[in-house]
Amino acid sequence: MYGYEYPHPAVTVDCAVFGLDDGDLKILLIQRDLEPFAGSWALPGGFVKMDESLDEAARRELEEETGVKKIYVEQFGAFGDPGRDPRERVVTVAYYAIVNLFEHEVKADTDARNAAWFPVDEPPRLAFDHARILEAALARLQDKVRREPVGFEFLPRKFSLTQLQRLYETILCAPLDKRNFRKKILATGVLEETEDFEVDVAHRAARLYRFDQKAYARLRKAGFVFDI
Amino acid sequence: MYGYEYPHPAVTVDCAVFGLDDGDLKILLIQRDLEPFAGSWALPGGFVKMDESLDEAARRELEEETGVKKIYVEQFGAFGDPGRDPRERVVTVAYYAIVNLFEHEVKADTDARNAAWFPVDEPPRLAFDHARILEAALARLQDKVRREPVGFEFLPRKFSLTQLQRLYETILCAPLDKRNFRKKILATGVLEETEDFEVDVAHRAARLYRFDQKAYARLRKAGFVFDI
DNA sequence: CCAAAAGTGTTAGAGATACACCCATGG
DNA sequence: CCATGGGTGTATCTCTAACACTTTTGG
Repeated sequence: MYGYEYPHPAVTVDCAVFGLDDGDLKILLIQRDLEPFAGSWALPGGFVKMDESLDEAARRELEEETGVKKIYVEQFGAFGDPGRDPRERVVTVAYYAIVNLFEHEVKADTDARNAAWFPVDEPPRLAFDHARILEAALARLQDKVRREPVGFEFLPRKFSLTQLQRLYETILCAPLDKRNFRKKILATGVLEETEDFEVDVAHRAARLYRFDQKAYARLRKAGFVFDI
Repeated sequence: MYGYEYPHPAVTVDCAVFGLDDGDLKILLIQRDLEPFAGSWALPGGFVKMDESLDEAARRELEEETGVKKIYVEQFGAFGDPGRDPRERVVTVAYYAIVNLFEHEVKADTDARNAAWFPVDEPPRLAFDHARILEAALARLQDKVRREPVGFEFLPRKFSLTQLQRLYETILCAPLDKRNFRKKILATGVLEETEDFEVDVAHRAARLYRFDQKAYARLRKAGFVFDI
């Protein structure tokens, strides 16, 4: 069944890196300097090495191309239509990642390549089938954010409830009721109140909260399902 | 960035084929006749050809190895740890499939290979990392079945509400209340009552229903989300 | 004192859950 | 007439949704 006589496509990973910038959901793109699609924007990614896992490849490429480490990364599928790369058969394994723009700085330029953040809802024309991959990544993110507490990955370790609400509203493209949101999110028990408050704001400072991983792990074991 | 100098692993598809057999959720496995893992059971699958998409490869392999066509198939991820195949680097794209055992006959033997159905909760020892893939497939199926009307794929075109309830109970490993289940599933509006009844049963014959695809498509457009 | 956002409770309605008996059919 | 599963309704409770004003702070 298996053997060296079988076809061997190239295998890449591509990452849809999301970040939240002042109430806008952004996607990180790099501008290609080589053909095909030279000059076009594309999702960061690259070839999987023979001795690394797919997850490792995704993290490595992300770090090489954007300088971010230790961020949330999750695989969401493989794309491999023949012809998606005009040169040869390339199967790509797609990941989405969440970057906290408050604490990580993302390199704007790497390897003589231009990198930039674009609003997810109006990205430039993308190379290969990356538009389709981005669409799938966004759908997956929206699904995930409602069913698991990954939204916190976008925010600084301490954040206000309003920041959190804005985040959900932005990602889900839907307004949420302030009182209901606060009740519901606090009722989950995964937020820990801190003694800190916003600083440098021209109005009453909001209390800051922190995601309580231990509490969440405990609740999960007890069958709790996060759901916003 | 891309080029022929880059590594080219082998790429396969593997399918976790689920079927419902008299209240038991079963998984279709084939017994390998070649090394490595000769004699072990494995998920059906094989190499992706250079000119076919991943989905096409999955359907082709499924048909070649089990004789089933036109069944529900969905990709759920890629597995590519180095060493998962002892001979060379092989990245596999994993699919799960749902087979209706009432209307499809599944070949028990193909290509001199033995095929058989096993209960998902006590499969034999599997080749490669297929145990892990099966686990992921099952988790995905359980998720899917609750949020989209794919359960019907397991059943004949016309089925009783009790059959449907058993299906959910089996897949979700949880008992459901009969009256509440019937209320809820009928309230979705995706079931169409037929004029037919069960036959050859030693008790009152149950009315048969059919999944109404058109109604579901209409409801979906209107924002309805299936949820059991 | 003004602007801006923080913070806070209640009510009505919808949906979920829990629960038990009679009916139809075939053997 | 018995065994088997089919079919049905109601009461309670929980969760969701809708909704507006007062407080705090900085400028």
